[in-house]
Amino acid sequence: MDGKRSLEINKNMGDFENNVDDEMDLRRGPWTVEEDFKLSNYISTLGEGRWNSLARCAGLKRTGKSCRLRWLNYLRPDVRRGNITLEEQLLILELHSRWGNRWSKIAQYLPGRTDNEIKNYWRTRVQKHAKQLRCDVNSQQFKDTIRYLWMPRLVERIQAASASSTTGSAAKSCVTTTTDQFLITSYDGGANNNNTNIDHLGLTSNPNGYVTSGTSSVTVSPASGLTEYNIGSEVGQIETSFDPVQSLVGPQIMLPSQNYLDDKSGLLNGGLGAMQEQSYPNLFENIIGMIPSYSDSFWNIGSDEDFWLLQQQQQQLLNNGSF
DNA sequence: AACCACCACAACCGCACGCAT
DNA sequence: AATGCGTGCGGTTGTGGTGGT
Repeated sequence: MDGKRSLEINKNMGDFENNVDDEMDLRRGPWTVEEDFKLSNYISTLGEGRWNSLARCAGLKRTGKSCRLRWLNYLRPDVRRGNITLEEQLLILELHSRWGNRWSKIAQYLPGRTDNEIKNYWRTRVQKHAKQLRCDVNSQQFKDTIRYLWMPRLVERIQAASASSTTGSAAKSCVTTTTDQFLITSYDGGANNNNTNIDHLGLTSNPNGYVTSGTSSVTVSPASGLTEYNIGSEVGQIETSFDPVQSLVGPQIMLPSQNYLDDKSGLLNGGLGAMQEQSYPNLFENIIGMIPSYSDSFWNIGSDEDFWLLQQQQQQLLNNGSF
């Protein structure tokens, strides 16, 4: 029987206890406590692998694939649960900019996180922001927004949290860099909920396509009417693609970490390019070092007057068609 | 209280690949 | 070389929870 049809029938029956495939006698849908116990118990004594036979031997009326997924994404003892931390968000953004939707590869650098979890994070959080900005999530302008706004803002917040934790106030986040493990301890993921102006990525946005972050602002051109410059979606063409930041502020302003942009892959030698050989602390610090700092003058566009100027500049550019 | 929309996450699916036969 | 099986990956869907009206 077709899987989807089977699921639909079972859904209509409204009874998960009877949620089995008629022909194969296989269960679908949410796992019960008893099933979890059976699977965990079996694996703890006999190990993983050969999932189809494992499912049969463990007395589970599930496919091998289903057992494998349940184990890897949920039951495995080293699975980290809870909110994605700031540090993890930063890593996800950076690694995704390099590898795209290679979720399992990205997950390798976030211990305890599964590819499924990262994928869900990307789809529910990051893509939501792209939608709010009316950007295509794969467009260069959205990638630039991530690189020039979100990531610096995340760094700022990580550093702020780290500083506050060392001054004796309630610890929000702490990256331990003295071991080979990338450890994140005692982060209260909900702490920022009190600040209604900053979302989980530290950004606010409005329907006009303006993104603000921290004390600085920059205009991100809305997708409408500007999609024609959306070129070079693949890594390595960044210097030939539209750069909303440079376009707005003009050539007189040097980006603080120009080399970060000069590398064709968007990465520096010895940075993520050599990531395979790096331990997590080094990887994380390299990412931090490559991101333009919010304390740099480039980002100090704090006053309303400056922001108004930026808007005017963008409008001029739009009118002149100089994109 | 009831309804609806949205969100986060768990689970499923199809496909591709590697390996054994 | 062809086939079947197991596994892993990325995309998609279903479900429960939550907040707004």
